[in-house]
This record gives sequence, C-alpha cells and structure tokens, in this order.
Amino acid sequence: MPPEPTRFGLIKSEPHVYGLDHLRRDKRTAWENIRNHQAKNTLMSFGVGDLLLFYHSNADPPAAVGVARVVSAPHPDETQFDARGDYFDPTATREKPRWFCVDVEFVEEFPKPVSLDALKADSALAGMLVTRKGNRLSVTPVEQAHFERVVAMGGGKTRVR
DNA sequence: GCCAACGTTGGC
DNA sequence: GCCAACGTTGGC
Repeated sequence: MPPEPTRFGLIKSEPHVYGLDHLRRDKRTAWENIRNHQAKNTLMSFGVGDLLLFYHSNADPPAAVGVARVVSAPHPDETQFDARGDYFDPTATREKPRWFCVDVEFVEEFPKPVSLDALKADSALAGMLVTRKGNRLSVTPVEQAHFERVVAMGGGKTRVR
C-alpha cells in the first residue's frame, strides 16, 4: 500500500500530447517539462502517496478525467540538460538544477469526466484554481475536500484513506 | 482562429 | 528597476 496522501493537486495535459490513456499505458511516467516557477513550487511540495486530479486541457470539453498518484520525491528534470531538446535550459547545471519533476502513476479513470463547466458550477468547489479565469498553471494545489468532491462527481473509486 | 491572462525578456 | 514588446497557455 502506498503511504497516505498529505497533499493534493491537479496536473494538466493535452490529451493528444500526453493524456490519461498514455499514463494508463505507461503505468508510470516522470512529469517533466514544467517551466513555470509557481508550478514548480507546487510540485516541490509533493511527496510519495500524494494524489492528483488528471485534467485534460485543450480538450472538448476540458475536464478532470481521473486520478494519478505521486510515486517519487521531486528530482531534477532531465530534459533541462538536453541541449538538443525543446526544454533545454542553458542556465541549469547538474550541481544547480533549475527544474524538477515528480514521477506519477496511473490510479483510475473516472466513469464520468468532470467538465470544467461542472467544476465551475459546483459551489462546493468555489476557489479551485483551475476554474479561475485565465489560469495557465499546469500544476496547482487542490484542497482535500475539493479533491474528494471531484472524485465523487466523477464516480471515481479513489478514497483518501 | 481569436483573444484574455500573464510570465519573460531586454532596452533604457 | 521600469515597462513595452513578445510569447505561451488554454478557453471559447
């Protein structure tokens, strides 16, 4: 059994780039390419066992579609060192990495995706960062009550404890 | 495809 | 250190 979660979050991805189906296929992946300091700071607060809503952006409709679990501590994002890659950061060094990632594993897909409209319409979810107009953060913290509420709305099986 | 939001860059 | 220009995200 994984350790109990202490924090909750939401990770965004475009379904045709890397969607929940890709994570189910891979079972586990390094959540790389986060290049925003606010998102990075949220990521750095995550530890093994923490639970994440998996959100499809640029989708029709945009929606929370399932749950992933954090399965590693934050560690340097290897893509920052790859001079040929799109995510190369010339200011980063092995001694002083600039960007980090966590490994995540597939937990479940919701029987019913919870659309952005549904998230916005539910008064119990007021204040969820993903519903904020103009929000562009790809990793956001989520309150435990909000996490549990979204799982319930999606008909998910994930229980916090 | 448009555009609002907002982070980053670079001239000064 | 200010701020205009620019680039990116992501909903619509």
